[in-house]
Amino acid sequence: MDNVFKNIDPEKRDRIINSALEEFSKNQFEKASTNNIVKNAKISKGLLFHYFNSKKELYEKLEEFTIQLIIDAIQENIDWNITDFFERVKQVSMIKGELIYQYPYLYDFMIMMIENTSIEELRQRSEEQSGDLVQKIYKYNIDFSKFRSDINLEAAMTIIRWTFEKFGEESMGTLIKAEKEFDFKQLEQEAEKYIELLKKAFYKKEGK
Amino acid sequence: MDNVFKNIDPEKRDRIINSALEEFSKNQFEKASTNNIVKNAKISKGLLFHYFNSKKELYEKLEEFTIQLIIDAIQENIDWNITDFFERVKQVSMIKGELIYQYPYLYDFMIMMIENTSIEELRQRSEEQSGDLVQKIYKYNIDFSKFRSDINLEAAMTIIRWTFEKFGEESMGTLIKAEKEFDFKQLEQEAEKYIELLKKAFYKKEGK
DNA sequence: ATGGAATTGACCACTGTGGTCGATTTCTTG
DNA sequence: CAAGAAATCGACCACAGTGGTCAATTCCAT
Repeated sequence: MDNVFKNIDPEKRDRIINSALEEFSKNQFEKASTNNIVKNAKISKGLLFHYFNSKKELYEKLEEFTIQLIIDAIQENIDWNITDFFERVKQVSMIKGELIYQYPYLYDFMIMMIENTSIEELRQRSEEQSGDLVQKIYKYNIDFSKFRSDINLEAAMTIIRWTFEKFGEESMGTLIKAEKEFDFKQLEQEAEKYIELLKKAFYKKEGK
Repeated sequence: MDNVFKNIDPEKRDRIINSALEEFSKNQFEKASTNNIVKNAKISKGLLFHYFNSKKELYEKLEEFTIQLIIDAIQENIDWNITDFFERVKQVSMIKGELIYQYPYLYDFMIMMIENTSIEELRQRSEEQSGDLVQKIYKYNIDFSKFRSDINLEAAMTIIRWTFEKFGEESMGTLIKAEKEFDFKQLEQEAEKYIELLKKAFYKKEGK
C-alpha cells in the first residue's frame, strides 16, 4: 500500500484494515461510512484521509492488499513437496484459517469483491497477479495415483475441496456465535473424520 | 402478512418483497433505504408505509414471510415416499432452486437473518415454527441400508448435503455472472455426475 | 530548541433519511 | 352514473449523517 501507510505501527494498521474490511463487507460502497471506519479503528477522520486521499482510494487499496495477502500466504506457506492431495487441501485450509484469524472480514470482503467483478476481469486479474497459482494449488506435485481409477477424478477433487470449505465455514459460524476460543484440537479431530471418510471413498484400498 | 398487503396483486406484492429482500440483504438494517426499496419496487413511498407502518415492521414481516415460505415449500413439495437419500437431497435442491428463481435474494436474506440471531433463539424458533421438520428432512423414511456399513454414516450424509449446496451456490454464481438463461438440462446433467460419484463412494456395491 | 511529520476533530455544504399527509386516482356498490 | 371508500401518489419535513478539509496541536528525532 501507500508508503505513508506501510510504515506505521502494524497494530494500528491492522485496526484500520479490519475496520474498513468490515464496513465494506457489510455495506455496499456508497453506504459504507468512513465515519464508522475511523470510529471502529479508533483513529481520527483526518488521519484516514491522510493515508488515503478518498474513500474510493481506500477501497481500491484494500482490494490490492487483500489479493496480495492471499497470494503471498499461499505461496509462502504451502509445502510443495507434500504429494498427498488431502494434505494439500488441509494446508490451504490452515492458511485460510490463519488469515481469517488476523483479518476476520477478509473473506467476506473477497467474496463481495468477486461478486462485483466480471468473469473476464477476474480471469485477467488471476493471470496477471497470480500467474498459474490458482491452477497449481491443487495439482502441482500431487500423487493422483492414490485415487481409485474407476472414479471421476476432477469431480472427486471438487467434492473434497467443497467439503473442506463448508467445514471451515460452518466451524467459523458456530465459533463466532458461541464466542468460544478456538479449540484447535477438537477442530482438527473433526476434520480428520471427514478426511478418513473421503479417503475410504476415493482412494484405492490399502495394500493395493 | 398484513391483511392489506396479502390481498394485493401478487405481481406487485412480489416486486415489493424482492426489492426489500435485496436492500436488506445488501445493507445492514440502519443503512437499508426505504427510498431505494420503493424505487426498485416501482411504488410510491406512501404506499409502502400504508402496508407497513415502519421500516422495522417491514423487516419483521419479511422475516416471518421468509421462514414460512421455506417451511411451506418443503412440506408441500417433498415426496416422503421416496426412500433414496440422493433423491431426497435432489428434491430439496430443486425446491431451493425454485424459491430462488422467484425470490432471488431470499437466500442471502435468510443467511443474514441467521447470522444476526443467537443460537438459543434459532433453536427455539426452529422448534416452534417447524416442529421436527429440520430433523426430518434428511432422515424420514430414508433407506439407509444402501450405504456401505464401513463408513461414518452421519459424516457421509453431511458431505453429500454440502456437495449439493456448494454445487447450487457455484451454479447460481456463474449463471448470474453469465446472465444466461437457466440451462436446466445441463445443470441436471452436471449434478448427476456428482451423484454418480458419491453413490460409487458411499453406497454398497451393486449386486449385493 | 526546532522543524517536520503525525494526528486531531470541529466544521462545511450537501445528500439522503424515515415518515406524514392532503390530493388524486381507482374501485365498489347502490 | 353518483358517491363514498379504498388504494396510491409524491411533495414535503426536520434532521442525521455524508466525504472531505484544514488550522491547530502533539510527537519525536536531531
